[in-house]
Amino acid sequence: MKYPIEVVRHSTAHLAAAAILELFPETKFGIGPVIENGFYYDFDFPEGVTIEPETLKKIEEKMREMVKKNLPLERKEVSLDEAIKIFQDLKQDYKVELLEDLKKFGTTNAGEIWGGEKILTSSGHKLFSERSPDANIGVSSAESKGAGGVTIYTVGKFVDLCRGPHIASTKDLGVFNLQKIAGAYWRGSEKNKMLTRIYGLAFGSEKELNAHLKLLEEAEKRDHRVLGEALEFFTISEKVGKGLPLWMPKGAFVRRQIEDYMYKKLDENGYQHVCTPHITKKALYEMSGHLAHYKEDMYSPIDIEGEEYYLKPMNCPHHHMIYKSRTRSYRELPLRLGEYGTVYRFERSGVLTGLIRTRCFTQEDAHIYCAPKGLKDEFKNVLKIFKEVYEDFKISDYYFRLALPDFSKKEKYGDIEKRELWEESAGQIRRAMKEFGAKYVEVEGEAAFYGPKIDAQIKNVLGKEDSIATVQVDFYMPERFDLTYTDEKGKEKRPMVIHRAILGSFERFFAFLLERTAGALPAWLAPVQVKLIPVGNAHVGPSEKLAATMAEQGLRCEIDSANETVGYKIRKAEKEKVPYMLVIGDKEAKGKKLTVRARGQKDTEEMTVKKFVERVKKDIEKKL
RNA sequence: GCCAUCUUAGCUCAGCGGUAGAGCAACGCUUUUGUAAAGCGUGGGUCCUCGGUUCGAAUCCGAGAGAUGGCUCCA
Repeated sequence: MKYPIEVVRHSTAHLAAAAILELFPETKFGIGPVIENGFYYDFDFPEGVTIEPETLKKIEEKMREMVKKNLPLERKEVSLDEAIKIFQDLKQDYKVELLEDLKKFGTTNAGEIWGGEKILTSSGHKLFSERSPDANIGVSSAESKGAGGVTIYTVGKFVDLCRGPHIASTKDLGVFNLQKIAGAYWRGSEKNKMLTRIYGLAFGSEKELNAHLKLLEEAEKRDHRVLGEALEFFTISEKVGKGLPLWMPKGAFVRRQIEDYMYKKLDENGYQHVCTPHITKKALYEMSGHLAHYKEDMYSPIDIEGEEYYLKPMNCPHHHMIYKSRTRSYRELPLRLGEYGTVYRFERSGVLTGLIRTRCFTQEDAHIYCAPKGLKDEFKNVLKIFKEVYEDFKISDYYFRLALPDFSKKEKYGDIEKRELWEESAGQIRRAMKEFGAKYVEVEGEAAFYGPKIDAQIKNVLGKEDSIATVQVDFYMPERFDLTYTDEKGKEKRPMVIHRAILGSFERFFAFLLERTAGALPAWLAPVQVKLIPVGNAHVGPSEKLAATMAEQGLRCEIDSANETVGYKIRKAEKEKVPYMLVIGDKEAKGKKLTVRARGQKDTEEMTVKKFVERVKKDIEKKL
């Protein structure tokens, strides 16, 4: 009988747990859901047991042994109280805790069971972020609400609380392997004990598993940290400090290209750019409320002549001070202030990754001050720029997450007196998104403390989701900073603020760009667009002349005059991901035509210098 | 920050109690090259750091730093 792959994966998770129970009988079990490509299971191993990569092999062996035995997976329906008794007898504390919560809350909605808090979604970094853990708790609402019962599954000695369905016998399992070991907090809360999570892959066939392993291998080659080093884009020095990348000449060049592109785009859309300092007096962050909300994530203050100064963690307060520098008229709105603002945030050591999470980074930031009734249109304008920019960077598979507040989180969202404003602005965002035709989902409890936001979600090469950009509405700051404008009737009015970062930060955006292109940046961004490869010393001179001609046309050329073979230089240029390679020898000297090799393509093409220059220019223009 | 693993030349890695190795890169010489690696040679290392065990530590033990994969977090 053929089972859906999810069922097979879930049953494999049970088998892994069963094998672990055989090997380490004292183990306590957390939960073990299906995830993309496989499953994981959280275990609390007995004291003294550490799971090493070697142990994984042993567990796998045990699993295979059990598969051979054709063990049945038996389903049983029991009442809640019976279930609690069963797991108490088995000393499975975590399962008992789940069941008792289930009993207390009277529902099987995982979100509600989960510490009594609603979890509609989880952070964008997780695989399968939308999948709530309730699949593993194993009770369907109908079952539990009606009869107060749950289902349990048994395989070998291992009994688990599980909704199922499962395969009938271990012989129906597919291919699997235990992939990696990680730590994970029980119920996802750092206040709880950290359990050992074992990740496994499970597929229907050997072929699918191998294909997936191959994909992982490919993805590793596209890792922006590997490419960044190989292509000399950036480096991170232990002496400088973790999370503090150094942009090397080539990386800085690409960044400048992106910056210039964005300046132009923003100029066209009525933005004005500003520059603000990197340290600021404490009072400004008290005024903004950031100190109250984010002190933990800011660096310790610096004492300057007896006064406390902070490294700036965001640009908003500075922009607000620019707004406030004089009275503003309704005629000036919407006022769009942009800045490539470098900010410093105390990211915990464990979260730093290459250019994706750093402690110092530069946001492509802007704040738009507009009349409340103009919010929707401004929002649409941001979406428009967003679309154009992402099209130019050939990024199409993104979507937005509309983050709304969860008023039960009082410490974050404060009192609910602003509820109307929240709802009104969320409504305007929603309308803007709908009218613009943007793809989005809504999530509760993830809004900033000052207003709803949309995050652009993008997938990395491994399919892992990350936020790349953000647009946020803010109705707290205008009040805190007492921002005003004079309306048509001469009355003082409160503007609304939109924070927006279309590229997010240059660091993160560049990291994604590298991964997507595998380092083969489009011609308009490539630090070197054309590599000239002279055949022997005799052709170095003519190559220089040709390079000069092309440079006049605005092309970025480099000559490889090293004492090496043509093959070697081609290989080198390919590894450097240069878009075009020109071998210059006798043939070119005589025939007046260039032999053009495009990056990644074995076949060459002959064309005149004029035609070649046109072609590269066209690439640049079309951003190919 | 937490759990696990890792750290040897610029890079990728071998060595795993007897005092340091390879390939690539760099540099020099020879060769003057036709589309993904020419040949020979040279230099390069507090084996992450600090303690401990030992006659002797890159190797074993402890602490710290950094990296990787997860978890929590991300204005």
